[in-house]
Amino acid sequence: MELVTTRADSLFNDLRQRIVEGQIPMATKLSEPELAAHYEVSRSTLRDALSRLEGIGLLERKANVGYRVISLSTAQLLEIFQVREALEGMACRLAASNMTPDEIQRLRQLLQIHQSNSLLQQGEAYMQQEGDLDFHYQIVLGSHNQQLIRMLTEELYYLVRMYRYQFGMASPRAKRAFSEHQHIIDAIADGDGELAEILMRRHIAASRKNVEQRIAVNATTQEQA
Amino acid sequence: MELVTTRADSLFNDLRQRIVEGQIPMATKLSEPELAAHYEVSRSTLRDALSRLEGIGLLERKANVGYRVISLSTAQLLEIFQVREALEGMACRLAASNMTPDEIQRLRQLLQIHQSNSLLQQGEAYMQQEGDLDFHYQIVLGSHNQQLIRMLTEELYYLVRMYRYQFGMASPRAKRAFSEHQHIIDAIADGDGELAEILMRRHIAASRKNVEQRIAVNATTQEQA
DNA sequence: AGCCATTATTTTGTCGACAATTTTAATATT
DNA sequence: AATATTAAAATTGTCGACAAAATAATGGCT
Repeated sequence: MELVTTRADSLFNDLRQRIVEGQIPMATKLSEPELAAHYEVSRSTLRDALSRLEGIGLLERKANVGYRVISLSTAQLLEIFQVREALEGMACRLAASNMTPDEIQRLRQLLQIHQSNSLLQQGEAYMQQEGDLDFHYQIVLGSHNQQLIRMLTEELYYLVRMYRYQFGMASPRAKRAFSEHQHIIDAIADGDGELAEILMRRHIAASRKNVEQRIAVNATTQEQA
Repeated sequence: MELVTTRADSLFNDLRQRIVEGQIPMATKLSEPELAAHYEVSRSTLRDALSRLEGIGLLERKANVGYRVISLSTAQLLEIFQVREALEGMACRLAASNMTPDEIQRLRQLLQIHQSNSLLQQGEAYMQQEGDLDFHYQIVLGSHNQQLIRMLTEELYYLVRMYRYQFGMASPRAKRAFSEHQHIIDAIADGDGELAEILMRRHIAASRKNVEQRIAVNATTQEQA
């Protein structure tokens, strides 16, 4: 993607990964002197990286207090699903108009790979999750809408991955998801943007409801404990 | 909104306004030494502000080269309309479920003020434009979805305002827009999220088509010149 | 003259230090 | 013992300076 050149760049990438993967837990207050010492860079360089992490929504900043890793509640996870439903629905509609035959071809291949992979390594829910995001990623790119692409791939998807890593919501809907993906591709290939959007919105809404249910169950069992 | 405290904060706010209003033209390369001297701050403070401006999408940065004001083409303006259609459509749907009676009341008052204002100062297209954005702004807040609110009010709306200032696309649809706004409020008040979303999407799509047409006309007249 | 290589100059990236603010600790008071 | 006040420590905000990189200028060559 973007070539890493400066110290701040690689720091940005490294911290981003550590935050997404939860090695730096949510809501952690970041100490600039401590982090700078750990990475053996000056505070200027560190702060450059930190402000960029704030820009993509992974950090919050309070004047005269400092940076803190965001802390996502389950309520906010559901909010993210609603945003995704809107944005990816539109992306799908646009993809039906704008994807090249070549892009559609590659999308089909991607789905086949995921399918065969999931048959082999059943239970590897993690792989399925990343694959799922790949699929969505390709459609978003296929929208050819730079604003849309930026919002999703450079901001929202980091939050999504952060959730998946830290809450480990492995979907039990894998099989159904594949079938839904298939139908979405077909609609895109037909150039039927309206249908493609509807199918994508349903697909994401179904995931949201699934998570919603799981949260409700969790809350219940925790009450009993 | 957020209280200004640090030098970098006020710099951020001032530069943001100057960029949005076009006092610093699109695509301008920013010289850090020059800007720092002009504002009488150190480069550290300036860079803090600049990186935040990058975060909200008003500046672009290239490693070892520096910051540059973004440059929006008319094609990208249309892209923004598509994103708004998706996001504000969803915001409207959510607003129908989540707005309090108080918020709906204030929204109605807002529309009345705009209507009487526009009757008095006809031709003041600029006022209408800002009023229009206010209306949309209130609905977005009414969604009570923090992610959605952030994306629109802290990022996309700056681009929208930047366009309006610099391209001065005064809408000739003012009268129709008022009527559309009225219907949207009614749907929200009825708690009919599905209808509210459809109406908002049509409303924004109509604006987009309007701009699209104008661009086509402009292109034609320029060919003739 | 036009183009390429080399040198100067400017600009960005990075560093360490001090000032202003916040947070923590200690002390006094009820 | 708990709270309020004050003092100490640590943290963030800001500054100026140097190093590395990119841009501009100079000079040599065909």
